[in-house]
Amino acid sequence: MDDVFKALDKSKQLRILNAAYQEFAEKGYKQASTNKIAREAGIGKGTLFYYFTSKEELFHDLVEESFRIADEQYLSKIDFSETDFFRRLKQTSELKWAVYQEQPHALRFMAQVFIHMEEYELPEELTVKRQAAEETWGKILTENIDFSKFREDIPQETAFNFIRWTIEGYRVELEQRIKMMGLDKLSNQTLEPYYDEFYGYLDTLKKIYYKPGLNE
Amino acid sequence: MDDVFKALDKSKQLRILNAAYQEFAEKGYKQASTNKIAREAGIGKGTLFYYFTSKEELFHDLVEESFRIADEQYLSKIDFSETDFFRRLKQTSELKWAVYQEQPHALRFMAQVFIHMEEYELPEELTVKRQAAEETWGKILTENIDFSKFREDIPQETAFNFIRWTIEGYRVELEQRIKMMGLDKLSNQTLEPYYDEFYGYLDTLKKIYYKPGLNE
DNA sequence: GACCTATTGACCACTCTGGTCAGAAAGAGT
DNA sequence: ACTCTTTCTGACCAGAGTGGTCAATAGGTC
Repeated sequence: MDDVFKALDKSKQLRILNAAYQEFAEKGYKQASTNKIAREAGIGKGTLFYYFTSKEELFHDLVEESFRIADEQYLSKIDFSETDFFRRLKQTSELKWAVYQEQPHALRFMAQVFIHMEEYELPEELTVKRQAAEETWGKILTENIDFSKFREDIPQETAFNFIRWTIEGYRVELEQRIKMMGLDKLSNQTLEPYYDEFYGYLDTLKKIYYKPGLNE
Repeated sequence: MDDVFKALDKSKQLRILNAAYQEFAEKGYKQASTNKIAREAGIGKGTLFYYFTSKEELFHDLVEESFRIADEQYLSKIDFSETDFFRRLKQTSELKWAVYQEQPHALRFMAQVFIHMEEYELPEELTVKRQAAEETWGKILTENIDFSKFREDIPQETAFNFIRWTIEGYRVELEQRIKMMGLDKLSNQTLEPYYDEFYGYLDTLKKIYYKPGLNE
């Protein structure tokens, strides 16, 4: 990432980064088109290569940047002293949402890199960072959680997976619904009803998977 | 679809169809490459265009064929007199699996067509078939199901969605795990443990979402 | 041999790719 | 007004890949 690029308006930087995140997340490294990234970002093709010397460099910068964002805006803000599973889940969802509002495709890009890591032959430095990140991500919903609140007639791991899958399924469906609405800009205003829906689902999950009598 | 093609060895037909299903399902119509389909199917490029006159005709034939398969091998075999939700789920999963073993990518292709239908401008005849199919697919897990078995302190629709999402999450994870193993051929033999795991999960879901005392 | 069908890959015109570069545009300093 | 520097651009390049064609084969049957 050029110093030139870092000296730009923050908003222009974000526009370019997001265009790139989206294209790479959607198509993968090889299929992604620098032409489309430039067009989507609203800059000339030459300008893109003025900021980033090559497609590969752009990609590596995105990897690094997305790791940094995940770290600074998400992982480091998680309150690991919260031992209640569902409050942890709520908290991390809110943090993720905050990231999403600024950089809608950064975390999706990162996930894509995680999954297809082996194809990319990243420089060693990034591979190291990635392994550290992978370890941390596994702990987000387990570290210091009081699992004794879970009902005992269902294996803990099964309950954990079921909750994960349910939330993920809801997330996918929500994404679909929102895409259908075709909004340009997602304000907190328009999404308020979805917060309620989501929190309602969390309560239901708690009722299902916690021991009876723990519903404060 | 040419008569020439239909006269081929069944196994050769399947090889070509599956290669095409996979490519289209993965990349969508425009991004799919006829070159890759031919190479993957192990036939010359000229041969592919000898069987199918154009990329578009190939695609339309696949749509038609996948609808036919879904109908004959799946939808029409569902026993709608089964009113128990979980037995219905088990039965339909087994049917889907049977289809998957012959045509691994046919149903995935069909799902892709469903989602991106509007971009494709299919001939009217296929649009009609598609609407009928969409209606039927919505009924698979609801038609003639005895929902009174579900516990009453959770909204029926919520319970239904949670189960759907859990199953779907498991399916995705299973797919991931199997891809990691990198098997060429999935025999019933190697997958036996997964049946048990799946049926175990179904029992757990029943315990969760049915009224207490209904676990025969 | 002749005849027919099945199969092929070199080839075509065309689009798109990542990347370059001469020069336009915009400031800044005088 | 003039110059110097930095920012920005799209026409342009060679190369790869596209859907589709077709003369040339190979193989079987009479």
